[in-house]
Amino acid sequence: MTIASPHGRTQPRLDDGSPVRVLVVDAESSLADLLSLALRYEGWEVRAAVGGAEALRRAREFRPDAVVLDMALPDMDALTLLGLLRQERPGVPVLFLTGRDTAEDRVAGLTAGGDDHVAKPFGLEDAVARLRGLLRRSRAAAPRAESVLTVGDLVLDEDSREVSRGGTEIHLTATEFELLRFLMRNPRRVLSKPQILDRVWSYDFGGRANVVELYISYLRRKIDAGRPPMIHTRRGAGYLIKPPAQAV
Amino acid sequence: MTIASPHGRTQPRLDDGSPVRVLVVDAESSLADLLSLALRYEGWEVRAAVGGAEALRRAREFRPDAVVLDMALPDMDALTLLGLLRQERPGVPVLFLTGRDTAEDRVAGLTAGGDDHVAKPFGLEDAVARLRGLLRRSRAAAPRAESVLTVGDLVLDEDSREVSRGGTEIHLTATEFELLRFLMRNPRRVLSKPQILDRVWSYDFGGRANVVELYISYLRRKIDAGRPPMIHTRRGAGYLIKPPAQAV
DNA sequence: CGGCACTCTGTGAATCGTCTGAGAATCGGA
DNA sequence: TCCGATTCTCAGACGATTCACAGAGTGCCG
Repeated sequence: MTIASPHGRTQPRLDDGSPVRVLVVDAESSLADLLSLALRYEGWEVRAAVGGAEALRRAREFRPDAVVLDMALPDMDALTLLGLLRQERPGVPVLFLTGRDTAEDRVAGLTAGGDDHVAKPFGLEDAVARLRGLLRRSRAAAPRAESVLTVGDLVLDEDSREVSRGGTEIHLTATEFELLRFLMRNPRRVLSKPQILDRVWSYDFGGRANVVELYISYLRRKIDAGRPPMIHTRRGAGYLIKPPAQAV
Repeated sequence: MTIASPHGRTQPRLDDGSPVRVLVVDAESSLADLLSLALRYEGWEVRAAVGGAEALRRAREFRPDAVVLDMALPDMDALTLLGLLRQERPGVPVLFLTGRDTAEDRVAGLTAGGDDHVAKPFGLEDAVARLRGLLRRSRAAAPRAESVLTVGDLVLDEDSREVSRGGTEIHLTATEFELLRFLMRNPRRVLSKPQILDRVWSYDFGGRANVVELYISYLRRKIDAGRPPMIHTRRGAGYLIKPPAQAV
């Protein structure tokens, strides 16, 4: 089951109606805070823990439905912690954060089918989407949760990463995809450039806000080309996506 | 009978509709946990036991439909335990886990009766598939259970390990087969390289994600060669398999 | 109607991700 | 033990993607 949250998104719920609980375990508290904030905004209940010892303590009392776990913890081997967490909460899906230099690929370990990985530095939209995907597939979450976003005749499938408008396939690059997903998850709502930058680009992106304009331009070429436009500029405010004209 | 599970896979069920129960008996709890998790993700009900004494206790109260049994237990000879388990639950299929040094002939006798075994270190995809196979063949499970995966005109038989496209037989190596099976069990879903590594390669594989690219390349040569491609790259995200174009 | 701020988009360079050939190491069967 | 099959590493090539920069375009305000 999913219900509408105050701000018009859909809020994740368990079968029994309680909100989904997520435990964020990180090495740096700044990253944990950043993620926690984003997840809380999604309507999830969040606890953050810095280091393994605190994580275990929190897991016991908080009983999370999912865990975000940094592979590089200060006080404990992440895989050890994973084992202990799994003992505490068997079956919880885990989203692993892997450092850029930390043997990027050497992720294989005691992780099983249901888990996922995100490499640092990541974009919040990407990380949050992956966590949504994890919960969607785990039986703890709503069984009928959809992986398809639709606005007008524009369709985006998060699982296959395919986008089409009016039945025509559209190829998008990774960044274009994330941007469009963010827009489509917030239809008819103006999103400011800083907001978009924070959400779609990695937290350590140092570039100018002009990239957003650039990528909006790319998207328009691919999505609106010769059709009633769905991506609109609100001068001085930001961008929004909505179905064209009559189709309300 | 198999019914659709939340995430679009098929979930194993007994004739009476109750989920399949599996008892995992291992020497190390970390391995037991890993396997349990993977099996739970497949939709099975799982209990883990470390050592023979605990295994017997659990078997009595849990009444498993299948058992995963490590040959090297700390407190009891595995064969003794096997006898006791069989007394408790006659006819229950058993998947043996054997260490790399276990004598080949010792296993041969055991698996004669319809049981199976995997050698450590194993890939999860392989181990889980073997357990599925055992249950499929045991009378406890549904008689009509299918062992054939189909995507478009591509057909993979899990029992005979035969693969064909458009009726033409295709020879695959063991690793190629596991990779293709994983893709075909998740059609139209993008699978990331770390996800594939976790699932297809052994848990102690220390290599780089480049092997995935390599084996995708092998598979394409054998499966897509000169035909409408079914294996697709999602740059920066992963790979997915789907039927070509119109054939939905 | 002028001017300013904001937005759009072409160009091009640097970087990144993926593919693939070559060959070493290992496995397994005769 | 030998030989072919298989697995895996390494490195080069190539195309795709990302992004900065700059000039053109556009709307808004006085």
